[in-house]
Amino acid sequence: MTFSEENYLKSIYTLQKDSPKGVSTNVLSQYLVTKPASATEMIKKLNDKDLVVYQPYQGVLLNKNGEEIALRVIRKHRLWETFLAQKLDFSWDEIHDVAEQLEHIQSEKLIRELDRFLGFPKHDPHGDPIPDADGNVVKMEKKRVSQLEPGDVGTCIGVNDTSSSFLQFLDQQKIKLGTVLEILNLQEFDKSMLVRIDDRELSLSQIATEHIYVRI
Amino acid sequence: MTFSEENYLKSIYTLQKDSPKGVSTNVLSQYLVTKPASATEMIKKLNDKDLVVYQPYQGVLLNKNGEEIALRVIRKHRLWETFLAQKLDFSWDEIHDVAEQLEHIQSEKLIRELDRFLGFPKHDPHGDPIPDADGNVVKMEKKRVSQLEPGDVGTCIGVNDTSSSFLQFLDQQKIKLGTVLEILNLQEFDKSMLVRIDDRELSLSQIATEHIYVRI
DNA sequence: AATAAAGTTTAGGCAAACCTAAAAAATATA
DNA sequence: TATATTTTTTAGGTTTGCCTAAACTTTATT
Repeated sequence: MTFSEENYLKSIYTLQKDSPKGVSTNVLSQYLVTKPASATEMIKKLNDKDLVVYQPYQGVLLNKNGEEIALRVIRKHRLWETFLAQKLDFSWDEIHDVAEQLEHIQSEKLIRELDRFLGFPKHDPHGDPIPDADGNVVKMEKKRVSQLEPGDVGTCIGVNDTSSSFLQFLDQQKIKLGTVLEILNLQEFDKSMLVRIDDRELSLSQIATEHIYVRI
Repeated sequence: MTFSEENYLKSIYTLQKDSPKGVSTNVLSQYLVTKPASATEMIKKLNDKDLVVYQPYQGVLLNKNGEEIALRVIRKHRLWETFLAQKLDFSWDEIHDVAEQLEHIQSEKLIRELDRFLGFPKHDPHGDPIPDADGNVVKMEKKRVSQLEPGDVGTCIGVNDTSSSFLQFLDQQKIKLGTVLEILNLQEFDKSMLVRIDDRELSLSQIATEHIYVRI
């Protein structure tokens, strides 16, 4: 299993949630910042290795084998993210790129011990569930704030945008992991929302509400 | 700087201590488990990048630039080894292969924070000094037991052979990091040594004395 | 349904890092 | 010193993963 094959499998895993009929070559290559021709090539290789289901022109999906590998990579990625945030004081926006490299280190023992060292965490710093050693993933009730309705209450478990301007905004508004939000109302004309956090009320734009994830 | 280039620079750094006039293509390729032709190719590439001093047929040495990079890689390698041993309970023989992978992760911040997290260690679990962020290495009075003379006393700081049979032998003899050895005598005919450890005396074969490092 | 547009695949290349086999240089031996 | 041996380099090939451009499918539009 090469570095690149792992990246493709992981990407397909992520993308197939939004395209259950098949991840298109175009979408996949954009996601990985390569060209469609490169994606086709790799898809064919993964197909030959019996890791994906692929019909030319019809997109690609992981099969059982491919999903197993993808989940192992994702497990490593999320454990490393947790390590970086928890032990090395990395902030949300610095975590991803480094975990992207660390996830490819090959060592069963390393990941087992890292898991133990971190206290068998269930979620990474973005709130995403960490698959266990057997590839079981806890499904999470994860929603965007924009999907909530007035009266709903959610706990912030992650974000979708890691631009530093957005992270700075969150900092200013004192929104972090674990922050509890109550939806007070929705403005129809611009889809902005009035929310209560602790004892203050503030208005979040549609863009903001789409980038914040909560557990309800 | 590719993965492979880093490995060559690191290897040259290590080997040039024993071949100060130039590391031969043969030695280098053996050390890296490749073929001489591959080594020549890479040496030429490193030469073009102004990282080594190279005259065809005369071996290769690092120049200032090459040494700087080699030391950065070695710093990472040794910090990761320390992490694995100290935090994840890896044993001596399990450390190397994983650190060999981890040393290539690119992130200034990662290595700075890891250093801090580990408490700015000066030596790795094998007793080798960890270069600081500026590439300064503390020279160590590191000797093989075989280089000592009767009457000398040394503290075990590492080993040279990571085969599990050797590590098991050390375990049985209760020799570990920090163990104090006093040389009682040297048998001329087979170069074995009688040493005192705490209150017991034991005989170490030449092979054993060449594989144990001490600080005197 | 015919055509235009968009998406996908194929064909042919390129760079990195490895390889084998042959040629060339350096070193050792007779 | 001449020859044999060893070491090193060169030449040409392979694999992986990427690329562009052209050909081919599928989907959308008229």
